[in-house]
Amino acid sequence: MSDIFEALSAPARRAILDELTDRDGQTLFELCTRLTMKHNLALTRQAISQHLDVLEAVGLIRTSREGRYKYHFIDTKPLHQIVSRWIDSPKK
Amino acid sequence: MSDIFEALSAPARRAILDELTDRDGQTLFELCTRLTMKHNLALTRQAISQHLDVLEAVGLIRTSREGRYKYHFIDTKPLHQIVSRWIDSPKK
DNA sequence: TTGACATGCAAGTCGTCACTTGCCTATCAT
DNA sequence: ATGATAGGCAAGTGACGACTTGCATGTCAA
Repeated sequence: MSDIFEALSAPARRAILDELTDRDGQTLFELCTRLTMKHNLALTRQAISQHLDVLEAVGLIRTSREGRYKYHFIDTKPLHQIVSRWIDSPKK
Repeated sequence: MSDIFEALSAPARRAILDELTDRDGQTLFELCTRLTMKHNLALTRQAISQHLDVLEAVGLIRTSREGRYKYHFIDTKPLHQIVSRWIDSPKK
């Protein structure tokens, strides 16, 4: 649950989430080109692939494989209970 | 604004915010002892001091100096617009 | 089946950051 | 003034992580 903070610490991973928010269900190559274009990110395909692995490991991304394509979908569920940890603290 | 994610990536800094949520306005030494006790964190005074500097730099902590004491207060304002970046995306 | 396309695996490099160590400054009590 | 307490500055170490390079696997079209 606290791995989500580590996942969100990398600027490249936040850019990936931005991209998937703008257009969900992209493949790896789509993300590579669009991140280079719109976000001024000059990253290798493998770099982005590793970032996607991290995001998927913490549940921020779901994937579906179809043939040789692998689509990536953002999942914002883990984001909801994150900040509420310090904001609405209903403690004693 | 995106430095907040880097600030929140360190577990020690999240523990500090937890401690200040539990009891606001602590001094450096108070935080040291209580972090060691309740959070099983064995950190040096300087380590915690550096974490406090980071948290203050991104606006998650405000401080007030009185004599030789420096009190630390949590400020949750920067936390509000963080997650909304991907959750309620009112895009095109 | 051959080649192009989309992705995966593994090892290596490099920089950053968390943490420590050592010393210094400032405030208060006696 | 002196000692004790609360905090600050600066340099050094070590490890983790972001990123790259190189090669391998699997899918599709011709």
